[in-house]
Amino acid sequence: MQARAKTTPDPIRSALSSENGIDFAIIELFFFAYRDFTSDPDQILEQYGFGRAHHRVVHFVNRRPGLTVAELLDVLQITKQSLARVLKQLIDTGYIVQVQGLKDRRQRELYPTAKGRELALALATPQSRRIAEAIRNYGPVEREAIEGFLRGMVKPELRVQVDELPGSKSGEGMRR
Amino acid sequence: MQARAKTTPDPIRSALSSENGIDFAIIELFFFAYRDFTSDPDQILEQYGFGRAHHRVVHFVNRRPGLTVAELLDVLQITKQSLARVLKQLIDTGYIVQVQGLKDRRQRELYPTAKGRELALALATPQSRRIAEAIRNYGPVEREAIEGFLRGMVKPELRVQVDELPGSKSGEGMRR
DNA sequence: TAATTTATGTCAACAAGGCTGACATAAATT
DNA sequence: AATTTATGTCAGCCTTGTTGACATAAATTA
Repeated sequence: MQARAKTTPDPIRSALSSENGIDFAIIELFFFAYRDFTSDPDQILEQYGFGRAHHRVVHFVNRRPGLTVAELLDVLQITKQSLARVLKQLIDTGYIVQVQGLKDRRQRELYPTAKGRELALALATPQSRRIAEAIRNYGPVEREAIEGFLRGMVKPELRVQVDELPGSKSGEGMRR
Repeated sequence: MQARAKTTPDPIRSALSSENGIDFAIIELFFFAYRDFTSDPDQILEQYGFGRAHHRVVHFVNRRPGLTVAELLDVLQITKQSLARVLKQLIDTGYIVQVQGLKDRRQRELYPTAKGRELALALATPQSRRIAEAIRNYGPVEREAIEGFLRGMVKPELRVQVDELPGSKSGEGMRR
């Protein structure tokens, strides 16, 4: 048997399977699902010359008008430099406005404009449509399970972020 | 009433809600869930000096050993230039090997090495753990609904990609 | 009241990873 | 033999995220 050059390691020909107790089914479904979930708004964003970072900002500012820069940073878990670039573009182009805080004049409360609201809806519509289609054959019990699963996927210490959004079940997040 | 300078549009102070028929509950849960789902492997990847793109490549090469470059491009829906950079790193560092195709000598079949397999498992383990925790209180019926939902989120024309993976229900994807 | 802390903003540089276009070689197909 | 295909390479650009540093105004604390 010919000795193999040691610089080229052996190929493994067997497929990695769930035998190791890994839930590849859901891992992969989740990956593909999210990929396609984001592809809908991506195409719309492109028309505006924006990207996902813009979408996230527009989304959360619409869902929580008046949230401060710091709050947005916390929700998005990004740095202020990252945010600043995108936020500036959205402000300069009229999708978001900043209002100095009344209680704390250092703060900048962020609000959507009418066109900002329009954009948020335009981006959310195909997403919602895809979801509706995906749960079309399920009832309230299954819906509950799906939401519970997704909620369970969120780090416990960050679940408050979900609760702080309006209409959320666990917080009725009107904490402003 | 004081006329407002036209250069600053009006802030909308009301929160965007589900009244427009948009399913913000699942939209947001999905965003946060995926964010945290990827954060586990991200930390491991960092130790290897790799990123998400590497993870995806290692993952699918392990799940479908022998898949060609073109097949991987199709699964990942990225350009060959994008893939080339990451693939080269994984090959150069010994996680993946290329084998010239027997039937078509132009092709390059991609296989994991032992360390490539190890890496794939290391990355999938915390993901699987998070999933297990999120579905802990659910039974087979709910699990079915969750998988069905995720599957339904995938573009119909791309669902074959899920089916082509080993252990998948709808395809028993051993099509190599 | 002064010192310290905090909210926001800016500058700068770098990284990861995705894209487009162009070109090349070897192998397969027509 | 001509054409097409699989892969690979070069190059440049873009988006979005990071780090570090510094600044100003406002709030809080000593």
